[in-house]
Amino acid sequence: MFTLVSIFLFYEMKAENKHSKIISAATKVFAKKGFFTARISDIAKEAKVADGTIYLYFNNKYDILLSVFEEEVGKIVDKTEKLISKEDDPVEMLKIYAIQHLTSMKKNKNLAEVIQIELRQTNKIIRTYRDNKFSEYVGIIAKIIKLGQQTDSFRSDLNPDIVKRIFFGALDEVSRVWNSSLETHYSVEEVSEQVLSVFLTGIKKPPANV
Amino acid sequence: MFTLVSIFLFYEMKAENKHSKIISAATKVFAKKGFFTARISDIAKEAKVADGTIYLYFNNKYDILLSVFEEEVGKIVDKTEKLISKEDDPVEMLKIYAIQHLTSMKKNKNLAEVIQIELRQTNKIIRTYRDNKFSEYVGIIAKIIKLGQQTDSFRSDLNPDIVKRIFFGALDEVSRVWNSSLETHYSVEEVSEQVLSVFLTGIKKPPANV
Amino acid sequence: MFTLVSIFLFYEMKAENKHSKIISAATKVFAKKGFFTARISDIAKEAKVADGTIYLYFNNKYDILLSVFEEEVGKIVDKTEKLISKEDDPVEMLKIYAIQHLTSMKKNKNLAEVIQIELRQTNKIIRTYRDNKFSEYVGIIAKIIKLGQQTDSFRSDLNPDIVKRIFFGALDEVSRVWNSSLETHYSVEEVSEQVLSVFLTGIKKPPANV
Amino acid sequence: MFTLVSIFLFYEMKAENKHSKIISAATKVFAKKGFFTARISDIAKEAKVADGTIYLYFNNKYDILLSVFEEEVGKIVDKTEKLISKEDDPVEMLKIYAIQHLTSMKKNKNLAEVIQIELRQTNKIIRTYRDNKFSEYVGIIAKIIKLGQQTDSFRSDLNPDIVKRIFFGALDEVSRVWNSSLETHYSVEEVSEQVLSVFLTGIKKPPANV
DNA sequence: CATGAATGAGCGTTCATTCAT
DNA sequence: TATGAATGAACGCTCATTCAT
Repeated sequence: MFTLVSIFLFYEMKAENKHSKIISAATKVFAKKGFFTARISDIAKEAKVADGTIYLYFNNKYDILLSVFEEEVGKIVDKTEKLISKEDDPVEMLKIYAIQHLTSMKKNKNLAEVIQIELRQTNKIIRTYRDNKFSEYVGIIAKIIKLGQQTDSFRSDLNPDIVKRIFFGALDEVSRVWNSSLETHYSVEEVSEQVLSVFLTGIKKPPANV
Repeated sequence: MFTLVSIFLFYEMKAENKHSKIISAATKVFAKKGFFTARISDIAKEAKVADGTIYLYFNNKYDILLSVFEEEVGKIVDKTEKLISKEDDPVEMLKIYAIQHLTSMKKNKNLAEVIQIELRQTNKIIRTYRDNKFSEYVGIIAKIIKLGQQTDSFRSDLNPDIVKRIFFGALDEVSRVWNSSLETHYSVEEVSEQVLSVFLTGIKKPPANV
Repeated sequence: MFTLVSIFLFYEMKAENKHSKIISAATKVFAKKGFFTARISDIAKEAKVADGTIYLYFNNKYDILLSVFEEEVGKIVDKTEKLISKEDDPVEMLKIYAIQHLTSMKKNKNLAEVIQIELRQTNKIIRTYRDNKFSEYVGIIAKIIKLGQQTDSFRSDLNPDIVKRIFFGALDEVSRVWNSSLETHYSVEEVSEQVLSVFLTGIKKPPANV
Repeated sequence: MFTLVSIFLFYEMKAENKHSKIISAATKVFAKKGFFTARISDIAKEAKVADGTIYLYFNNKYDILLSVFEEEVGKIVDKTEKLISKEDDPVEMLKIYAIQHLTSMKKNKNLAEVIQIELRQTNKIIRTYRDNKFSEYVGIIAKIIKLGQQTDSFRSDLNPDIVKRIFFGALDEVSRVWNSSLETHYSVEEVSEQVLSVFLTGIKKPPANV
């Protein structure tokens, strides 16, 4: 029985490993070459499997992209939500969001590219902010904004759905500094400090004039 | 001689027209289908020329993309710089930039898509903020920020190169509301008001405490 | 020893069963999808065995086809020869052949399709009327014709090798009425009656004029 | 104007030629290797065009098969109908049909194979006796039978739809003698004489007994 | 300059077959 | 024996690019 369980786990692991191997190979390759320029054989080679093996785990090339997305962005969403759930202050939450985002993007440049580049193209479906991990991810910002408005921390004249875009757009564009080969000398702290400084000043409720 | 010149001019005009026709056809097609999914024959059909004719004006498919970019973004740069040059106040300049950008993006959704989507993919060369019209366009923001810092309007603790990304990123992401089919009910005024309100509050020099 | 024999028989039986199961699964699948369109995995699924198992019983896909043929046609040959051996009259023999053929084809449409379709394609080897069960099957007709000529029942100016084709071709084409979805309202009796009526009238020795 | 017409004709011819070249190359290749085993590149090579060129004239591989069919069978239909229209006697008509069919099949063995083999497989649509040139071709027989019944030449107890199959099946199977490499020593006259002798004797109205 | 038929390299995907378990 | 995950050769089809007219 132990043996059976072991065998089961062993096979599970193998399959899990192969699926993961393809996902991360694809993330790498997509980031490097872009979705259309990337070849299935590139991914296969990177994952050290045969071309055909990929089709045991994914329906087609586009399905790989979607999977990379849901999987990788899912991880970030989970991580972010976990970190934020420990906080009460919406201001702190946004700080966490920003730092966590920029850290992830700097650390995992492959993913960063995939998010930044592929996110906006390939298929309109992915781009619409609905029914996917990405919309969930950006939606976290809107939730924080609303919370801040309820607790009187943030200006109530702001539309959370527009503000979420302002914040995410700023973060996203700013994170590009690490992908443009020329301006690599910024630190996460420096960049997030600037974004948060501008943004929080911009949305915080001004102290009531006496 | 007159005749020759006339013929020359005639052909020049025709050529000029055809070049333009292809550019705008390409803008439309790239926006609609994306660079890789777009076919040369699509562009040719849209421009009402033969496939082969395109190669009399452009070296290859990618060259068309670059030209679309330089040309179309060039127009925006010119327009923006012209508008801004009439102003003294950096705050007003940023307002003009934002309104002008969002208006352009809402009006010319084709271009908006090309900028937003293709900008970030296809080729790293185009993406780097250097030596192209696009970097010039974003660079305008940095110049305004610097000016505002010199005239003591804007906080001096902010890095113009990061702030330009914060502002542009916010504008860019926000402008996407018109491309995502679901949230079309925002006006340019509404959106630009929100962005400017948050951003300007965030970067303006706070009034000195007495 | 008993045990060993038992085990042997047990496996033999199992193997026998599996072999048969694959054969009939293949017959079904080939008939439904055609040889080239049929996939090994279809046959495996139909036979409820693993893909790899098939290769324990057959060398390759084509080998399965050949086996299906020899096996299934073999059964018909045996049945037909058994029925005919009880008769003396060549006219009756042909009647039996026709009814037996059309009945088989109507009953086992899978096999009918395989015979009609695959028979004529795939590989020239199978198609040639030699060294296989099928040629044996058609050959029965020639034998009956020759017998009829010897017993003065059939016209002696006819070439048995051509006549066998005339009869089999007629039967084969006529049996297609049950596979073309539109004309399903014919009975075996009706059809065989027509074929036999035309054919027998055509080959029987005319009564000598006084 | 002459020039324009000439140019038009010239191009027409070229296109016509290329289309025809592909059709006859395909006929040859399909006959030799069968539909599934035939490669597009085989056809291209045989037609001395590039692979891609084929797709300027046909939608896909299967479309080539259909075209070969409709085109080649269409020719036979036209030829047969033309020959038959000169006759009054249904008996003569059937003789013409048989001789014309067997002659065509012997002459154009490629087409013969395509008709005999591909006809019965690939796609059920083609196989059904409806809405295509082939059904038209076989339908000619039924028409002749009906005519013969009306003019009291043929037995009225026979179903023309079954009889057409009897006759066509006989012809088709008999024509295979030229494709099976072993029995090439039969002549068209010999074979058609046998088929017609059996068949006509079988369907003709017997002389009334005085 | 303009055309569009022709080219052919290149890629996504399938599936018969193998082999480690 | 039996399994089914893995393999990788093979092919239909696309489309950027060329070039004869």
